Amino acid sequence: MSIASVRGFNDILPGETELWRHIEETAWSVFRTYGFSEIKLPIVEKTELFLRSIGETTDIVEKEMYTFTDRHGDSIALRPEGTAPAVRAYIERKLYTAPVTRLYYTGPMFRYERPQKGRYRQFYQLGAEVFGDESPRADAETISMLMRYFGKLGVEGAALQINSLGDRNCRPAYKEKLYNYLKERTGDLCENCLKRIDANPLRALDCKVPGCMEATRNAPSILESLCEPCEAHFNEVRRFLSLYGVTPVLNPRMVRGLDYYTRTTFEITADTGLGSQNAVAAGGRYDSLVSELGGPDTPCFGFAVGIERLALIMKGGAPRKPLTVFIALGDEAARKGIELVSAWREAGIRVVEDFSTGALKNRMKKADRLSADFVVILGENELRTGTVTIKDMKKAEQADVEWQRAAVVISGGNRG
RNA sequence: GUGGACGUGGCUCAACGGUUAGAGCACUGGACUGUGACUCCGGGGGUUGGGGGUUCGAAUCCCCUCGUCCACCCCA
Repeated sequence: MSIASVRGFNDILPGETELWRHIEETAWSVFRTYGFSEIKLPIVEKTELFLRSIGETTDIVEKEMYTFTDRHGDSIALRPEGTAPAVRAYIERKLYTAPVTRLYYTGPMFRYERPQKGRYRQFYQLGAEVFGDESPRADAETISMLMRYFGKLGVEGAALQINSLGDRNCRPAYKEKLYNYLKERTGDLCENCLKRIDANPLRALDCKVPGCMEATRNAPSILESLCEPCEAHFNEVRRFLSLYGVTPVLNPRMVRGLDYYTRTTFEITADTGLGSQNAVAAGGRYDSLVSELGGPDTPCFGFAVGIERLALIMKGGAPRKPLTVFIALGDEAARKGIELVSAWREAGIRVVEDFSTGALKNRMKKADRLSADFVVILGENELRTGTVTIKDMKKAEQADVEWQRAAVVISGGNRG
């Protein structure tokens, strides 16, 4: 058998890339109006970066990272997510000399998981991070930016859930409370939850095993255990979200799989098209991460969007510029064609010339299969009169058009 | 990592263990050397995912392996 791609590593083919490009360009055009600048980050980082940011007991670090030793003996890893590298760059390149830094990035991430629809070992995220802004308005504005972006893409059925995980003042106390609560019910918990009860009891909250759901039904809620500043922050986030016209669903059981989150966390899920891998975007606040990684005290907020998943739930495709197929009949027409086609391309028009010489019928057929919007024919008759025949393939109408006017027609300028 | 379903021309799918594995769509040539989608006629295309086994005989049954999908897990 011929060599196949590695499991979970896909080619994004023509026909899909148009939509991908549209997704990324729309993100860029929306995010930049909020003051974001693009940053290009490496795909490989020192393994330690992820251990210290994502957390050593998370699933991502424990069983999903592509980690290996390079020729020098250093342990390096393919990045499983984008926030940690962004934070590393922020600190290393001293981007904190600006009062607020807003970064946008896109690219592949890697996790060794069992592939499924919407879940691949190499997958693409686009993300944005706001550095140095502690205001709840930053949370609300960034979330609303994301919702606006989804709206612009025509995404339907996307639901926003938010929660607050507290901070280093109130979360330890809550953890303790929850730990004690769970300890009294160890008989009802699944094996998995028993294992994580010590390392991260919060994870038991979103376990889907019936016994665990039952056991945690009346568990203490994080939202009732927030310290005053955290509670105030969360209330402000919600107040400003509503001013932006965004109405989230409160989900006090939503726990993120990365350790660095503090206070606000959120998740956007799709109701169709994704099966159980239905999280399209997620993010939150991480006020301690920059300092924990050796940078100055810097409150941050960010999110990431899964591009494959977004592409799967997008109803409309990418907007498409008209395509023209140019057919020259005879040598003289071909020579004139070079001039005409060059000029059209100069004007930004998409033109493909059919270089074959068979029956016009077959050449028309070929143009049709290329989904041409227009076919332009230049033959002896047209050469004599200084025109081209332009056929509108969708309307099945054609007309003789003077050379200078042809560009207007095939650029779609006068289509109804 | 666990459990399950499924892998047959480019695509969607047929074929009870029994001739040379078929059909539709697609492709290609012609009817029709200046007009696509419709029609008619012809043509090419398969190591039945891969490997091993059972059998006189395997697409079909068994084992292994690879892959896709679904659920769990987890997450974007």
